[in-house]
Amino acid sequence: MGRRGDHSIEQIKEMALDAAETIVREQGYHHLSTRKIAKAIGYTVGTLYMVFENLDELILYLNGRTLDQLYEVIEPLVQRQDDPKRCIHEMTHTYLNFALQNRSRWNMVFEHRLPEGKDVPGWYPNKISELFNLLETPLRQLHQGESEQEIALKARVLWSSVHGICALALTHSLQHLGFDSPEPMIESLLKQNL
Amino acid sequence: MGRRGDHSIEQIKEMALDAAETIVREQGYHHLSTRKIAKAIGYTVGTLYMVFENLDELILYLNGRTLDQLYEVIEPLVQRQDDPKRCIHEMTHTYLNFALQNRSRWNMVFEHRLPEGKDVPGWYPNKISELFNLLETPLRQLHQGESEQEIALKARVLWSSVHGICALALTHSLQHLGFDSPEPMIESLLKQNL
DNA sequence: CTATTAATTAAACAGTGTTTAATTTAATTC
DNA sequence: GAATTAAATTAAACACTGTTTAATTAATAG
Repeated sequence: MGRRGDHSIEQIKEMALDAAETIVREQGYHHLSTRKIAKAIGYTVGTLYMVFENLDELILYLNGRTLDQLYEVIEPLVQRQDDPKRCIHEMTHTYLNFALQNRSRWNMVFEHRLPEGKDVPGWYPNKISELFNLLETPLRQLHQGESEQEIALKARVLWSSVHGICALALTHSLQHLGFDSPEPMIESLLKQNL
Repeated sequence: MGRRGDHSIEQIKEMALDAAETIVREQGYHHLSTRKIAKAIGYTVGTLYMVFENLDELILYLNGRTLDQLYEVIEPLVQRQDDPKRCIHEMTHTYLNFALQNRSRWNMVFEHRLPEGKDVPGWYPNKISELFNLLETPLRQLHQGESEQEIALKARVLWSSVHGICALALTHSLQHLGFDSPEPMIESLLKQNL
């Protein structure tokens, strides 16, 4: 059985994801297309469909990468076990910075939707869960004696709140009366909650 | 100068928005198209472009309607001046219910993005601001003596947090370990903040 | 060296938003 | 009332999109 040895499937997969990442970074989510990706890696769309089920799956993997990168910049902050409040402040600040500096890709993570009916493979919400879990360590220190369920809930509520502030602040929604910057909003949130 | 008297521009505008609303409600945001709208109102795409600048503008008006409807179900709750905490609980609960019962349209409000560079007309963030403002009345009662700036900030932080919880809970992000339901998360948020 | 089999492509399909030129239709002017 | 004029409306085109198909290329197996 003859296969063309230029690149392995794994290689093409990575090349495609790299190319897609660049396109999204430079042109934004809505300018991403299969033909652009294919052209960038020197193949045709057909090859893309050998490696990915469809564009949605490709984007899912790309978003997985973004979540991984976010994890990698936030995870090290958990080590600072001395001051949990400071730790949480740094985590939210890092999250915000990541969102700002990787705006297109971060947007894509939350804008992209699978067609009705299709739902995401298990590893995807797992990545998000792991991100949520990072908040549990400092929160456990802060609310000692509370159940793990309660800690997990608090972590998810806090992350979601920070996310909500970022999401609204970074889009059209809040450019009004000096509330366009998310930082003071997050400060206000943390002051109330910690 | 001769115009065809079947419908006025205003009428066509409304018919188009009605039709679009139905399509989004029944088929979802991503199945909305100019040709479908045109067909539904018995006209051609060209007519649509006489009345709207483009599809983005049409969607913007449609989202404006959705925001108006949300305002109309939340505004009456502000009247209950006796118990601000209860008032806020009811407002968030109503928000959540609205999001659940008008999922496609509510999604569209937050999924739709104008092309880079183009930004929304002033009346749009105004509508969002008015929605935020509804929270200020009960919050003012709750935090007496604080500056108007502080109240406004708190209102925006609270709304954004509730939105973040809704947004993550209603999409692929949290279907995990019993956190798929936003209600207990919002309860937790309010317990901490009020 | 031929047959097989898989990788790759070119082309097609059905859809999209938008623009253009052509065509109706109605009101205005002579 | 008929000819003119201008606006409303359409049909068709353009340049895209994601995806599928059949054809082609290249490498391996016998």
